[in-house]
Amino acid sequence: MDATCGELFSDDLGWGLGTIFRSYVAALNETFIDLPGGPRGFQILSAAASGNVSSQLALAQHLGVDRTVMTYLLDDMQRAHLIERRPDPQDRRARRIVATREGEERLLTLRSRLDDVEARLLAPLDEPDRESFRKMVQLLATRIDSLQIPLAPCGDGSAI
Amino acid sequence: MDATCGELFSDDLGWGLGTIFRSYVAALNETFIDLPGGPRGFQILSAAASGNVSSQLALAQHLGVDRTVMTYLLDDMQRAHLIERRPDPQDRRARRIVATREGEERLLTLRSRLDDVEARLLAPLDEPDRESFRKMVQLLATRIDSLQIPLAPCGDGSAI
DNA sequence: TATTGTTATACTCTATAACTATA
DNA sequence: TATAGTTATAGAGTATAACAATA
Repeated sequence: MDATCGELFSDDLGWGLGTIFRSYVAALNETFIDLPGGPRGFQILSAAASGNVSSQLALAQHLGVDRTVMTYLLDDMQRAHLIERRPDPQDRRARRIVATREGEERLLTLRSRLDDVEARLLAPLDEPDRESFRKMVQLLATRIDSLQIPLAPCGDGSAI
Repeated sequence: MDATCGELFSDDLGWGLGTIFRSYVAALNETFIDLPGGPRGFQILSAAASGNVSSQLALAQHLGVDRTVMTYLLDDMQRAHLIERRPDPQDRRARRIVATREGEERLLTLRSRLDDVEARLLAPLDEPDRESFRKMVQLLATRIDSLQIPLAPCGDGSAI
């Protein structure tokens, strides 16, 4: 007998987001299996290539990881000659993170692999909906990101 | 100096999904702080109350957790008198998971708290977009869930 | 005194393996 | 022989604390 769950709680936004996110991450783990740090390695490399990473801490917060974890991730990526740490002349405590030439070249093929994964993820939607979905995700994420404290009501200064 | 990241890679779907998901989970962890298992405890309770949980394994797969983890979660929820394990008469290896009376009552208040969190999450969208977003999330999650192997191309039988 | 980055340590979460009982 | 569930163990991932360098 097939022990299907039938209709359990598929109308739950949390279940939907969780299912999408888990599958997306699992697919990215396969796709970026040869990259130090996996999917997070890609995000780090992408950010480094943009030339806008003023410090490890800022990057860590943007990615939602601890600064100590960022140290380990950057160690691995530096060993793989994908990124470099450069002391910020304005603040010699901080390290600017930049992509090496090799890192930038690597990024090109990684991006095309990412495009494939995202195309498969969004395949059930028609083209206009795909664009709407991306727009909505960006809007929601940007608003949340700018709040720092996730989903906290205004005036609530408590940490997570 | 404010070490802002400016525009790093906010056009990345992965970053958007990750940011939304992390914030959503963090908010749910606060909201369900007093519930065994936190957000997953809620999902288990919600499924149990639906009366459609034919086995612990089916529930575990639906939630994307290992069956051993499900054992621990159910232990905690049973100790809190929220759910019961009932041997399935059709297959005495399996346990049907049902909510107790206390669990069903608890679920009512938990649902209203969840509604508050989701309302805050989706606040940046106008009402029609909120409904569209929910619909798209459900569609994508359902399609992925039915594939079992996340985002695998057709004909690829390899496990994750 | 506060902040960035590093390192060592401890903790949490999850998966693996072995087992019992059912099919 | 294969599957559902449990338990103990091991592993991966993460956070905590202490430190040096700089602001």
